[in-house]
Amino acid sequence: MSRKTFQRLSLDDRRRSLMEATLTCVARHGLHGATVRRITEEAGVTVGLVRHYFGNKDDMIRNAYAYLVGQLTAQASESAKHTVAAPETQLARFLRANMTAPNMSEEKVSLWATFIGRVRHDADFAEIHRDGYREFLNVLETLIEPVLINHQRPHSIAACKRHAIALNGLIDGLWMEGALNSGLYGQDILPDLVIEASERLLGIPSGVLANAQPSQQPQSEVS
Amino acid sequence: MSRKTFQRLSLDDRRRSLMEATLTCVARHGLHGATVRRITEEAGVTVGLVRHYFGNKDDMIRNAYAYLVGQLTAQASESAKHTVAAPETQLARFLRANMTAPNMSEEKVSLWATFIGRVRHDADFAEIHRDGYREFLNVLETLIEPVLINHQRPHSIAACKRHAIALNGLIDGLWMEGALNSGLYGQDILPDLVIEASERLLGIPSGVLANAQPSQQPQSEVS
DNA sequence: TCATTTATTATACAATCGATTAATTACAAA
DNA sequence: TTTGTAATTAATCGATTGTATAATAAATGA
Repeated sequence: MSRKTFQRLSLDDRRRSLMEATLTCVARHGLHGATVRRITEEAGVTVGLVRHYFGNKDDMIRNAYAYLVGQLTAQASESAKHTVAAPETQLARFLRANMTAPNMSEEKVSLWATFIGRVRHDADFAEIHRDGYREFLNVLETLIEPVLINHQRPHSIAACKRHAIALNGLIDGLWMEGALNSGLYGQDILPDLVIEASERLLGIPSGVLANAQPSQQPQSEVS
Repeated sequence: MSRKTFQRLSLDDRRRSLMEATLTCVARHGLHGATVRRITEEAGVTVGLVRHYFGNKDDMIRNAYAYLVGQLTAQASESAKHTVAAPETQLARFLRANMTAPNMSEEKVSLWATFIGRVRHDADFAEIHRDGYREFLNVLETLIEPVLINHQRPHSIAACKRHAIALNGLIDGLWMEGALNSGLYGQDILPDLVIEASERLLGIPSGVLANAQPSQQPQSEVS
């Protein structure tokens, strides 16, 4: 008899709510199980709003993917910028962050992988992926360069880029397999493992990253 | 008026035909676009055979995933075993194989990623993934150990396993990002890059893998 | 050559999909 | 309080989904 009571949200709030519901459903049921009805139910609204805010389902999913990549790269950038620690500490913190929660979560990896499958056939997905990848590489290069300089390693732009590509591959691969946690080893070994591996990849002395101060002082009194 | 003429295949042939058609459709249209009708049309049969050979669609997809992982690990194992080259050559060949076609293909990466998204919620998918991952790690450990021994590096079981995890992460990450080819760099730089990075990760002298003989003789007359 | 088996086709079915439209109602402005 | 706007609901549409069943024909052995 009575209609559902509802609240009128601002355009940004409602769109974000729908995108987050979309990600939740994709993570929970996969792309083929993320139906308009399930997504809108998750968001607490009715199906008509999809058309109203995104035109159609595909566009809503595209926007949700961009939203996800934005989150992933944002937390990557954030942990890199506007910190005043030593370069070694910054890089070490960045590496550890990618090997621990909340960055390394089964849900995020599942989402990321699920969407990757569409990059081939959808130009919008490809662009979103490329932008996120570029951003991640840039952050890595920025973090790597001063560390290389500090330890008298070659640090040309080309060298930094090459190191960033390798390091990104290492992080991506471990991030994925680690989050899926096949049970072949404990996830807790990954932070130290990626730190040690990065030291070797960059050719800097062992312990430079592992012993970097996790707190704020830029390596005072290292007797 | 007339029915479609058909050929009766053996159980294995028909099942394989349907699994390959499934992979083709998933790669081409994604999981949600790989419908029973499209798959069976791709295989040149009618929809009824899905029930006859797999019971239902989900079981057919599960089998197709296992078939894919089997292919991926088989070509990895194959390039490692029953070769008589030097350990350095074997490892280098394995690394290069994973950074070049046909192993590194956009289609395989897309398929792999698409299915990864289901590992979380489907125990069968999780098991298939875990088995493939374990096999890949085993192959890597087998390849790494003699190389470490040859160059007087620590080569305990634990050390080999640790190296295998790191190397596998590096390979996985570069395999994925490389195959997707975002255009930020050429795919052709990856074979040399992964070789060089692996030398550093293993702590063996530069050039040991890069200059390993790609042909069959096990390093005769080295200067 | 004929009978038997079963792989395969053809068709139908209920359920669910995304999209669309018109009727409501929450909210801000007047 | 009243009015106007548009965000939201509710209901419906045709298309497509996966599954089930019966009819058919290809292969096999006697």
